[in-house]
Parts: sequence; C-alpha cells; structure tokens
Amino acid sequence: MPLTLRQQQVLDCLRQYAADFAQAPTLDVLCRRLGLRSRGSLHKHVQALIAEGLVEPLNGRHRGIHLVTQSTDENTLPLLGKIAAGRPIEALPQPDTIEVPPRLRTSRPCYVLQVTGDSMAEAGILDGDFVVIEQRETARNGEIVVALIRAEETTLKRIIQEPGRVTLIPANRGLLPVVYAPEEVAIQGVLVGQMRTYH
Amino acid sequence: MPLTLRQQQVLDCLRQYAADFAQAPTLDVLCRRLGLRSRGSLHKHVQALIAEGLVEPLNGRHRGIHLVTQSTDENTLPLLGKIAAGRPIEALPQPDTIEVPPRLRTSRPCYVLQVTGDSMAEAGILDGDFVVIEQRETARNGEIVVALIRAEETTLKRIIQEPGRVTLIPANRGLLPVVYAPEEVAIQGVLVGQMRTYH
DNA sequence: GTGGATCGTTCTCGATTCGTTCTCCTTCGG
DNA sequence: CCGAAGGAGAACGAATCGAGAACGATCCAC
Repeated sequence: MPLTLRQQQVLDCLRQYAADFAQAPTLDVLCRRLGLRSRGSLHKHVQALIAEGLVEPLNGRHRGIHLVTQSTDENTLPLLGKIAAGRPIEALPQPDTIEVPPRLRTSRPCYVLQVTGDSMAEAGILDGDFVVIEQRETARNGEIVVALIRAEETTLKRIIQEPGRVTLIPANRGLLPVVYAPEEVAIQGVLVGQMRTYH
Repeated sequence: MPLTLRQQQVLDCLRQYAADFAQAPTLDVLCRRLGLRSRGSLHKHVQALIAEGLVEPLNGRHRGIHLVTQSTDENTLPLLGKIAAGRPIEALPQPDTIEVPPRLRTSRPCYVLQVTGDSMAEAGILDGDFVVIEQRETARNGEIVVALIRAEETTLKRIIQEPGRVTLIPANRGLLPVVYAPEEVAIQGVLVGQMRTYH
C-alpha cells in the first residue's frame, strides 16, 4: 500500500533525525519538527509506517522509533573472474561474491577481478591480488583501467588517451607500452581499490 | 535491545573517563559526573549496560566498572597509526577503526597500520597502503613483519632469522638489508593482508 | 590481623515522561 | 451525503529515572 503524503513526510523526518542524532526521537520531538500539536495524530502515522515494514515496532519503549535496517549485504561485490594481460577475462564457472570494505569502492557500481601475471608489478599490483573496478566507459589519463582490445582480449593497464591514439602502459620493465587506434580500445572499468592476502 | 537515553549517557561518560584516567571510576565519582545524587540509580543503569554486554560485570569489586573489549562488529579492526622505516609507529591522536573483510585477516587478533614511505615498494607495498597485521611475537623466515628495533624504532621488513643473527630486508633497490643481533629485534606482528585505494 | 571507611548491591517510593488509545473535529473529493 | 486523510486533546498505563536508606563485601592503613 503506497504511503500517504503525510506518512512520507514523517518517514523523511525520521531519516533526517537519524542523520542528526544517535538516539531515536520522542513522539513529542517529532511533533515539533513536523508542526503538529498532538502525539496521538503522529502516532497514527507511525503505526502506518510500522504496518509497511519501514519502521521497527516500538512496544511502549521510550524513544523506540527505529528505522528498519536495510540492505544487509551492502559490503559484498560480485567477483567476476581473473584478468591477465593478453587474454579475455576468465570468467568463473559460477558467479561468486567477495566482501569489500566501503573505503575500497566508490558509490557507483563496482566489481572485483583477480589479477594474473606481473605486468603491473611495478605499480604494486601483483599476481593474485584482487582489484576493485568501477564500472565506467571513460577514464582520465593516467588511471589504471580494464581495457578490452579489439573485442577479443582484456588487460589491466595504465591509459593515456591522445587525439587519434590510445596508449596502454604496463608497469614492468620487461614490457613496452603499446599504441592503439581509439576504436580498438574499449574501457570496461577503472581501478579504484585493491586487496592482497599473505596467508 | 537498544539503549535508553540515560544508559547511552552513562556509557559515553564511561568512555570519556577511560580516556582520562587509567583506573576505573567509582560509582560515586560517576554520579558526580552525571549530576546524580544516588548510587542506587546509577547502579541500575550500569546493570543494564552489563546486560547489553557493553560492560564487564563487576562482582562486588571496587572500581570494577570496565568497558568490555570492543569489536562486536566482526569486520572492523583497530587502525593504530602509521608505520615507516626508521621511526616508531606514529599513533593516531584517537583510536580509529577500519573495516577489513575477513579474507584479509586471520582468526587471531589483528590490527591495521598505514604505510609511509617506499621501502617495501618492490614487494607491492606502496606509500599510503593499509596493511593488516596479525599480532604475533614469532615469524617464519621470509615473512614480512612489524619489527621493533632496539626498543626505539619500528619498521616493516621481510625477516630472515638465523642462529645468532636476524636480517631485515627492505624491498627497494636503494636500500640494503641490515643484520642485527637477535636481542635487538622484537617482532610485533606479521603482515597478513593489504588494502589500497586509487580514488 | 583488625577495624573503619569506602564501595557495590538491593530495595522501596515517588515523579515525570512517554507511548497508546479513544473521542471528536475539520477538510476535501466523489 | 459519505468516506478517507489529517489533526486536537484528554485520559490511562507503562517505561524511565531519580532519591534515599539499609546491608554486606571489599579495601586500606595501622
């Protein structure tokens, strides 16, 4: 059942209050914020929100109005597979997920790949590392990107885009930068985070 | 069960007190800080905090109110400060925490440091990286450890322990391994995980 | 040790606040 | 006219909070 206008306002006010204070508000305080003079009226709206499952039921407890905790799995991202220079992304037989702390990702959609090979070793990206990739089709010069080359091979490289040409730069003394035509390279994402285990 | 307004205030006051004094407070002292006149009233609040598992039970002992060791949140670890070659760990002004996915830590106690400097750059550990350290006094040869040298400087290096000598090996062409007497080097932890952000 | 002061614990009692329920009212649109 | 949405206000019971007294246990100085 959709919310009425006033119910929506109460919900917004609750969210605002939760952002401002650690403790849940009192009905009286909420009344003042909403310009009401009767707790009884507000209570009806709160009951409606409880019926909608948006607010935890407050069984007589003081300051018991708590928003329901939503999105428990906010910290997991899809682990798509392995990425190596010169081969397409090796997809996992079954889609897996991996926990990623919020600090290592952005607010935009992200996914995780496991690095194979040492072509970016001198940038501190080693074989076996997990890289967090923000899904994006454009990049700034100097960023490290997941690039699809000629629609057949995928690689993780630093990118420099100039008029008429795109250069992909490995971070390994044994490998040389390669120059492509702009239409040969499609950016699939940009490196935003990285994780490694030693055990 | 969520805390009451007054219970939250008592908890805050306890944390404040723990930051100010080494000894736990007396009920009377807490009463004065909170503007109460009755120990009995305060005691009820403390009992509630014990029931919540936030405070260790104080069975008649004087000054027995001790905060329970934190980390109810399984995925956060203490962020102790910065580590650089040649200086003690630069502690944060206030203890902070950081989210760490379970894959990057071990089941034993761990903490997090932020790396300063490039002495381990060729091992893929760059300036600004966060390293997860397992609290441990011994290490296997070849592991990367947090080592306290002559009780005055702390450093992150690969370790080789042989009879009668300990060698700490940086991962940087510009730096050379240094050999110490075993009693000069105390291991404070072993590197088990690492995180980096690019944004 | 030992005694006294301090401290934690338990209890009762009162006061206030707060959630809850109820009735009655107004407004607005079909 | 009627029903839905919204509000005012009163009344009730429960939750919260505090004061104070009394009792035992603990701690400390001697």
